[in-house]
Amino acid sequence: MLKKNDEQNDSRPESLDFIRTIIANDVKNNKHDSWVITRFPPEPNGHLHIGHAKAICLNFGISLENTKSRCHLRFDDTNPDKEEDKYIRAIKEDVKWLGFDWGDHLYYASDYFEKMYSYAEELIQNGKAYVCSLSPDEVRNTRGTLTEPGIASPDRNRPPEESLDLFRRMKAGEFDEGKYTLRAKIDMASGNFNMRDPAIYRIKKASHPRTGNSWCIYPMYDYAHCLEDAIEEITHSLCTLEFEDHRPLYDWYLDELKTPCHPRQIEFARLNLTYTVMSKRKLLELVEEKRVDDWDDPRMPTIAGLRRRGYTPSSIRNFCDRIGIAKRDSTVDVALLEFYIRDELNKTAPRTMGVLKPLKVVIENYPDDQTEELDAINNPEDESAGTRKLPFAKVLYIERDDFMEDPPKKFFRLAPGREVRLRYAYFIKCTDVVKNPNTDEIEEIRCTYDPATKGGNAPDGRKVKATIHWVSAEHALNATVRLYDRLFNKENPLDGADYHNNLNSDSLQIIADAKLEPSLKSAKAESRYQFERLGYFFVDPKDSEDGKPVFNRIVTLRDAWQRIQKSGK
RNA sequence: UGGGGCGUCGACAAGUGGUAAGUCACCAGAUUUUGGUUCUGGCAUUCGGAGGUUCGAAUCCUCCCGCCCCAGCCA
Repeated sequence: MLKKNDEQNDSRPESLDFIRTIIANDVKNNKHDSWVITRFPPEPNGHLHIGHAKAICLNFGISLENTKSRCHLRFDDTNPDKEEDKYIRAIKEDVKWLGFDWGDHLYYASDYFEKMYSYAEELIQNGKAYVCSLSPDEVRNTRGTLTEPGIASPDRNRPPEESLDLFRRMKAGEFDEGKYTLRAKIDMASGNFNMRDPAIYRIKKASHPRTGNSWCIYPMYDYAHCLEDAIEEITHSLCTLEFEDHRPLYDWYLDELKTPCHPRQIEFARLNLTYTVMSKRKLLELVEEKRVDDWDDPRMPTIAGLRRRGYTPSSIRNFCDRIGIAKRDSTVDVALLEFYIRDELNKTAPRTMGVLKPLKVVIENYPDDQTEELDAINNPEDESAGTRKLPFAKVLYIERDDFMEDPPKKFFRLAPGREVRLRYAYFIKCTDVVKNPNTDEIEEIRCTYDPATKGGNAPDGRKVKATIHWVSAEHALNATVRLYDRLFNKENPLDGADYHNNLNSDSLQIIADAKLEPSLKSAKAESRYQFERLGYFFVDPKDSEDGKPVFNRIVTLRDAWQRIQKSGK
């Protein structure tokens, strides 16, 4: 859990973003007695994603950076049609996993229903709200257009006593859904639609996850949210850009109701990521249409998905710090997220060897029954990680991509007649290629080794252009490795008629029989390893069993060879 | 054709009248028992465009252009 004054912000730029600048000024000027109280207010109707992580890091981050401060976790549960308890549990888990702590400040909008109700009566009594009998269709038809003002509801001038009576009967459950609404009396001619007598309460005969059946009227977002903020004495209410033109209404309610506290709403741009969709609706579709396994599928941009992919909380926090906070619509390159997980895992992940696409190698001049234990470094970036033993024998597996029968100019790896180093082992030279006579497919290659190069150095000083990874065939651990790639193959998946057309059909490749070094047999769930030269892998917590780890590829290593190939050799 | 925002390198993003930070990506080179890491160098004479003010403008003014959001009894 992150604490105040933790040095967690090494990734944050020196200069303050515009929101932190406003807050710093407020603190300096003693506004709110120099308190800074923020909140993260999710609606429990879906899972959190990386975009929410940006908001979480902002709100909780600001709280951590200030002295008289706190950040609330508040569930904005004002629409029982869509909300479920399972989402509440998942959201709490995700926020906690990201490293943030709301302490005692866990709240629910539904806890304020009673207060909100009395505030509504106050509005009616002051002639600022009325019960309207228009149907949803009629409301839509009288709202006006971009250029024309709306038409006043016939009930707009209903006397307060009458509205009050109707409102109480709405609450008592006397009317069907849709029969009446409570509306604010503001300005049907406003250029801002939010001010054209917006609904405050609607009748909804739904059971609420927390209040059960005690209410059959529920407050609308604009009315509820500003009151939630005010009741909790939030000082800075941070939200995304699309709420910018709701701000006048936010302020209107708080002004009319003379609440003890009037938080300042500040809007910032939401996060978009390349090769990713972020809307709750589309994410839900991917799950329901079985395009992915579930909300926590490692290809999903959900917090649960990233967690299961193997991303660390700190890598996500560093990413969120780095992308900044501004008002410009933007799409961040997913490569930046990948950079932060590589950056962290390079320093912390133990190195191992594993062969994903095995090619059998027989060392012809190596004794048939001999096995050796060779020393390997666990992490060249961290000496304290120590070393381990690797079994070596006559028959090995190497990566198919590390051998070419007829290599192009810049291919440095194994080829007929060529010598390479087997990492931490010996120099080997390819002497022969054995092919399947029917398919012409390479079945195995034959090599000789130089016993004098044990450990990987030639006493005569001769050099080799490549070092490749390998696993002893008889000692290898057979394991399932899942290779995850971007879910979409288009930078903007929404480009085109249907985003489904942009789904990457190769976003998951399951390798059922990868050959891994034997030490990996005891890999613990949720641990992370580098498979040298291939990438970083995470031991899946759901599908792994004792002695049978299942690995998820978090991200590949940067690959210069691939770049050479792509650039056309 | 109303209202609210936003336009600085391929992507983020500083900069708030004194002569374009940083990060990712990319390119080149060095080091390297991971074509990884690390290191070095390169990468906006220019800030959506055009005028204007000024000794001086990304920053101020004017006009224009482009993009995003809003007509749920969703949040």
